[in-house]
Amino acid sequence: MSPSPASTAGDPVSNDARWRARVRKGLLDWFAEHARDLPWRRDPTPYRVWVSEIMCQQTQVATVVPYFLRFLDRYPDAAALADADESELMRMWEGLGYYRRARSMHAAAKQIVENHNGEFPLQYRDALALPGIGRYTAGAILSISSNLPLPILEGNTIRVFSRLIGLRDSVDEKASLDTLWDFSEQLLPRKFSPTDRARGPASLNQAAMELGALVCTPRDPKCLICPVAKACQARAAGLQAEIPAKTQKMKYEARSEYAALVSDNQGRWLVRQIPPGTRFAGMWDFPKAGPPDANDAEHFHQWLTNHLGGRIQLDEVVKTMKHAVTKYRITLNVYRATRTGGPKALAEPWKFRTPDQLKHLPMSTTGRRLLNWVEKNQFS
DNA sequence: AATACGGGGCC
DNA sequence: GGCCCAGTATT
Repeated sequence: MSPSPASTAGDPVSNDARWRARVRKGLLDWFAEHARDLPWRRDPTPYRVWVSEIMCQQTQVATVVPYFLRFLDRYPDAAALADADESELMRMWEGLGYYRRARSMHAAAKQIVENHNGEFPLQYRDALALPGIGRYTAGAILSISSNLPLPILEGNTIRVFSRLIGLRDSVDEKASLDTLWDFSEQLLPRKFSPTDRARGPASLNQAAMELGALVCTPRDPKCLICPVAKACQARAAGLQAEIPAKTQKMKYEARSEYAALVSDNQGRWLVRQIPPGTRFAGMWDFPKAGPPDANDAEHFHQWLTNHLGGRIQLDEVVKTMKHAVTKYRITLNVYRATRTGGPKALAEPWKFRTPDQLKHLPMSTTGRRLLNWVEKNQFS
């Protein structure tokens, strides 16, 4: 059930339909004029839109563009992605974060080759069944690439739609999201030619998101240039700054972590490939630990000794790095360290690698930043 | 229903 | 430092 706009009178159902038609037209006309020139819009095949949608999850469009171009160049279709070397794939994804997205895409590409003849499936249920594809992403890929009438709901449209319908309830509540999904569905074009992308779901869904990104922004929404301001219920009530309402606040957590720089006598650094099944699996990093493995420097020293064997000495702190990610506010304390005893051979999975070798291997962002700092300072 | 995911831009 | 970003999977 969609809320009835407060300003309409008479039969609420037909007025709702008329109101939605005005909103729909406003969005489509505006999008035809103001759509950004994004690479996946030039040739919106299902595969290309799939890649763009996965990369855009929890990531701003501007950040995605260079990753998208490199990715499509290296993996032009599902078959190429299915055959991708895992380490190279993670290197391509390095810096985007949420690395499970890349692993899920890899697995999904193999399923597409195996079960769908190498073509991204155009049935909603089939798309939804692929790893890493949920309700939003399935609807987005199929509507944008193939103009299928499927609703979407994500960060932008939660905000745009809740303002349009004047939703006062918190968008943290399931009932609110159900209302917004309903509205998203009702806003889709009712009659359109399957080949008419400009007036169909392909444009409507992108228009709503684009409006959220460029006009109906979280702070300081630009109502004066908004193509649907006259239909907007939040605007009519002067509540555009209060909607969408939230009840839960993010709880940030300060955290200290520790890393060690250990070199051999050939300009190589002690690193390891993170074992499977853990965070950063498959990526390379310096010896690094945080709570609960390393709660302080002494604890970290113990962790190092347990992992490396032999005798390790933590020397001075040579660098501290701040790193903000998800809910954590991390201070990484980087120690110079020396390996003073124990067997000559390193225990698995520890290796010595040169900066040149590490250039081609996937690393966490902090690992890469640390390596760049080490190189710049001619550390050895 | 709540939480993990481990990057980055913007104010 | 807080908030948000073309969310999904897991518990």
